Amino acid sequence: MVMFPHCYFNRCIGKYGLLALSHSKLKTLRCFLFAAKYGTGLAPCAFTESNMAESQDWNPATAPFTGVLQDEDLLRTTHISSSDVSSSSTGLYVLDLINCGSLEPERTLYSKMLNKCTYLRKLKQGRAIHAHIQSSAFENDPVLLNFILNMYAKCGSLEEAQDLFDKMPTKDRVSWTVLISGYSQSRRASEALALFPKMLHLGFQPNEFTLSSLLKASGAGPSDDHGRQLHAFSLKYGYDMNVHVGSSLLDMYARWGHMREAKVIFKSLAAKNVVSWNALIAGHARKGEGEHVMRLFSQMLRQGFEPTHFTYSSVFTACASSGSLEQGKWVHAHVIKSGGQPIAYIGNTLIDMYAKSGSIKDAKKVFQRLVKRDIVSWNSIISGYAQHGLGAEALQLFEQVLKAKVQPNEITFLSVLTACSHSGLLDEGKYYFELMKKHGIEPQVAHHVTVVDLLGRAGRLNEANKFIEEMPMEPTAAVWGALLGACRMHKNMDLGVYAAEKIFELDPHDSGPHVLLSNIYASAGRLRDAGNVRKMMKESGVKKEPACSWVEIENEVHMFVANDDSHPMREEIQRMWEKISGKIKEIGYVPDTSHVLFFMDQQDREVKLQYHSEKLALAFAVLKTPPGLTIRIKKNIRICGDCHSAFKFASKVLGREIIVRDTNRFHHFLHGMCSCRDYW
DNA sequence: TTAGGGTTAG
Repeated sequence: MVMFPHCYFNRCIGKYGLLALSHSKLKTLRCFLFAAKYGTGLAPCAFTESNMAESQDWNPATAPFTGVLQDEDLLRTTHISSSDVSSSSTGLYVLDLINCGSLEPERTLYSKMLNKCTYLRKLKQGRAIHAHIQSSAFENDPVLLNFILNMYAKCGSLEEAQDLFDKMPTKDRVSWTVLISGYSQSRRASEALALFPKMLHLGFQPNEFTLSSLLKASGAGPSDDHGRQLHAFSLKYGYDMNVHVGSSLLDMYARWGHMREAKVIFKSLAAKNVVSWNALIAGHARKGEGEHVMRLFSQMLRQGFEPTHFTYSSVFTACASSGSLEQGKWVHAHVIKSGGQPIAYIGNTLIDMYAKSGSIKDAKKVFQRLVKRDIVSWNSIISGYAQHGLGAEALQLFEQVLKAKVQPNEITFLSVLTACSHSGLLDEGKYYFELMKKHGIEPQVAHHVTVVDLLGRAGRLNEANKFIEEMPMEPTAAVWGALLGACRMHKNMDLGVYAAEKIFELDPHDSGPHVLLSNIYASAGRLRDAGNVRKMMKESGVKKEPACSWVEIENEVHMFVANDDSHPMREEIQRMWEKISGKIKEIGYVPDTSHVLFFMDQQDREVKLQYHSEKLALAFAVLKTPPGLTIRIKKNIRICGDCHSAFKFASKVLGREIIVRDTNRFHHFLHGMCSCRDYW
């Protein structure tokens, strides 16, 4: 019933502009769309009648249509409403042609339209095409049914997909695979995995497509036998050498945190591609293994693989986690030089990388230049400001979120509350805690932790305790930990002991609260109780995490451990610290030994203090960098009170900015002051 | 016809 002439001709037809028809069905479809485009007043096409004539030898790869017709154009064919459709036979959209009965679509046309809907996630139009097919000769066509199934599954309507699947008169391996991948991609892993034994039972063998989807689902959960069975299955049938299955396998192990196995699979892959690299790099990035990530990134470049935005995201995440500003900048420059990657895809990770590496200025710059901001962009920059103690700026940005009519989420509010907490904005914190409920977001445990922290720091210890008692959920160790920290700060022994006991019940193996409690006792002069806590730690095998600091010099990260004698430059480092120490004592620094184990004598305590890892890192950085340069140090626990005081004086004596990132926040030391205003 | 990789908090 095709009414198109099977010949070539190009014409100008009234308001529809240039119209070309040809014998190729696909081409005909495109030509009609081209006409439709003119008819609806969309941007005119950028070619003329003359180059249209040249297109008689039309090649899809070089056709002048390329770049003119967008996916959206093809989708227009799926609008069934007649309101914007001319009755002129030349101007009808393809689907209207179908509607009029003047065009009997072939299977290919239906499948192409379904695929477009799938690609563009246009569920409504997909349903319309489904309805068409139901009243056509292809109602029970198994291949078309798979296309429809795929459309529902990828558009996220798993209920419609499952319903169609259940009713399909004939299912094949592709039908099973499509449904499995639908569940897997919608993060409904258990439903995806549950289909596997069923399909096997009915005699359908999975192929490489099925296995990739199943492995993805498996990687979403905890390490288990099902995933290993899938691995065995892939090996048995030789699918492990397929690059998709292989990459999914290594990704599964990487998500489980089993990097050794992931690496073995990666190495065994004969045909690696960029996805294989990305999966491995992402695995190391998730574990915070920055050095591994940088090494792999360089390797992939050397081997001629072009990084994608997935790669860059992982690399920036790794730089953020290790706080490697120089490396992060180097990779950023690489992105710009390579020119291929739109910054929009990696902008959020860039903001986070700069904020976490201590350069909030660069984070702000990237944020301001983002063409498209989503809630993750806002959260990243707000959280950045919060961590740097720039509470007022963070709150200003949050107001902009509301003004821009972007819907804040639970992370936005957590960042806002953290900003209040780190800047001592008590009333504002209370206000935003209530506001989040008005936005329909129920505060989770983490939000409660932040409020306890906020109240506790402000010295409102009883109020904080009451707040915990009234929590709608069971308080976790973190909630009591926030109270305990505040008790240490405000020297409230009774409440501190109470909070510590709660923590020991919930999380007996964490060393942090033990140390805090022991220090609370010690500062109250109750040395025997303090000793008992230490004894308890020893007996129950609770170990204090060794304190480490890192400093990045010329693209290389150097690690320092307290009282470490093994460093090749230890003597120079120690001499340098003694020099700094002497100078800062001259302008008022007094070592505060209350931060060192109480059972040492005063002199020992002072010696111990001198070799705290952050002091060693600072001395090393002073030795290795030119005067005036900002020094950035990262620490794995919170900076101690004595180092905090010493660094304030040191920033004055050295005439440099010193930025310390501890587990809680950033401290910018400059001209003898710290950005946290001693409030941390 | 069907498949695999990234980002914000604590």
